[in-house]
Amino acid sequence: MFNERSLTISQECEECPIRHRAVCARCETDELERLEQIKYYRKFEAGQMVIWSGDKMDFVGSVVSGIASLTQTMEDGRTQMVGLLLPSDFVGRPGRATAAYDVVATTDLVMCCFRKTPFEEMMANTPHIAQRLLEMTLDELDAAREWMLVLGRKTAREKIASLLTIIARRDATLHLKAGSGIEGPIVFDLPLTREAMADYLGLTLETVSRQITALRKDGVISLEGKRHVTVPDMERLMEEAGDDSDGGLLV
Amino acid sequence: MFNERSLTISQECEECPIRHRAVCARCETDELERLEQIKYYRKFEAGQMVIWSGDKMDFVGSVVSGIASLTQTMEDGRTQMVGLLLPSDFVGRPGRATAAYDVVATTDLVMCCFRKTPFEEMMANTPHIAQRLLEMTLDELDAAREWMLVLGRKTAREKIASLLTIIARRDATLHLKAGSGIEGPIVFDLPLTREAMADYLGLTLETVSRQITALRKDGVISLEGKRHVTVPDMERLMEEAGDDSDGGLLV
DNA sequence: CTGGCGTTTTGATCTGGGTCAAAGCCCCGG
DNA sequence: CCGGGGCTTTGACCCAGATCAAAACGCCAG
Repeated sequence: MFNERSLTISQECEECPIRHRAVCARCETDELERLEQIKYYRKFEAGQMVIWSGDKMDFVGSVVSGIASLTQTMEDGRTQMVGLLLPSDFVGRPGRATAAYDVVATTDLVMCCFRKTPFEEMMANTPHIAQRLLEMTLDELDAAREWMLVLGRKTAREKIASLLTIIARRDATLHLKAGSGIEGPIVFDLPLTREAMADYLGLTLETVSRQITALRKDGVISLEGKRHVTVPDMERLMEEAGDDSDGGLLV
Repeated sequence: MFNERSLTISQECEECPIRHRAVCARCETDELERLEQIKYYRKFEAGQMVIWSGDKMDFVGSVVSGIASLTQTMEDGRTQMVGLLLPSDFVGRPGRATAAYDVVATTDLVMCCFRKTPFEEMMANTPHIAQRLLEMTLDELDAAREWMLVLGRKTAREKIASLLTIIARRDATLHLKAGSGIEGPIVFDLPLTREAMADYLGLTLETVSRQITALRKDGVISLEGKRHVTVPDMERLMEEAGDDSDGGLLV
């Protein structure tokens, strides 16, 4: 799910937000200009709603910086996160009028948006945009299926280890310019509260807290403050996650 | 996830299997002819493997009749179903060389396949195929996210009711030609063993059995034999599923 | 009709993670 | 420096669903 493609493209996309994975990896300059004309930015503070499930959604876009999450909520308040949107991820569905999920800014967030109608028109005329979007959606589908295994069959400890692994990988993919390898300790900041982690993993926040403590006591990770994580041995963490070996950075 | 689109298209696709949702909803006749040239059929018996995770996968295709399932298995044998492929559903991923999941024929199964390379070439030249595939993939992604809520937050009873609801809906969508409505009792056959249901829902087969018994005792469903299900009141079943009201047949 | 095998049900018991409750920690504003 | 509110941790207890075990139900082959 984090394959060489995302790496390549994030490298192509340093400057212009509309070159983010979403649409532009193969755009010609005239297409880029057309996109420039219909794009605009939106900023959100941590905790703000980007859109409510069921609301009219007249834009699509991609995350420029920060983190957003997609969540579903049942009438009695049980909530499940169903997507974690990191920089370069795409939001919104061409061809659908209303939002299917709540979208929340988990941290301060900047999005690059396109009004839906012009974007759809452009998509109709520019075949590779649909192709690119298809690739991205297939990646997301794979990620979702990976999560179904986590949610359905893993223990609390494995769930936490899985989440840490994913965040570490995404973080690595964003930060490493060249192939700085998987060796040595890995360090990153948790962008999620315990509650958000619980919502992602189908656990309670108490269980999340207990399992993080347990992983710390067992030396799998160490913490500075509540959020700053060091993973001395990534292999070990991935074993704890029950992950199908293979490492997977750039598979 | 079961919207008017799938209904419309299944209506367009009565005769030719390659017109199944996958690729042909908007094909011109010359495109259909080209597709005819590269398609072939494969048949499987119930229980047979279609492909193993990690194997080279040189085709894509769609289910013509029967049911296939996508599953993931951990080293210690825990397995999670991550996709249930009913007639008209698409299998395989353009642009990927190896299968990411085990694909198993859950019942006797007929698939209509295309060798991957010619199909990809055709996709490159025929923009609406990518667009169509994008729509389908987005539908699947929505279904996957719905399942994440089921797996992460629902009780065993709600899980069973959710699965029954989905099967009933899909079955209705396949069978009803016109809008035969949601009124009256709904009858269908369970295409899955208790074990397969358990794998779908992240439960054990014993729990599945117990919960089905409980739903029967409470009059939510009734059974003839082990597999033939009657739902006297669909509304009631959906309440049990904890579903966000709205009915959803044709939403 | 009988035996055997795969599926399903039912029972008894155990336990991982949920629930409820109470501190502890940390940062920010006054 | 103090107080308050949002996170986070920790503890005590409980229960939904897992696990282990055995019986019942088809159903087909002989």
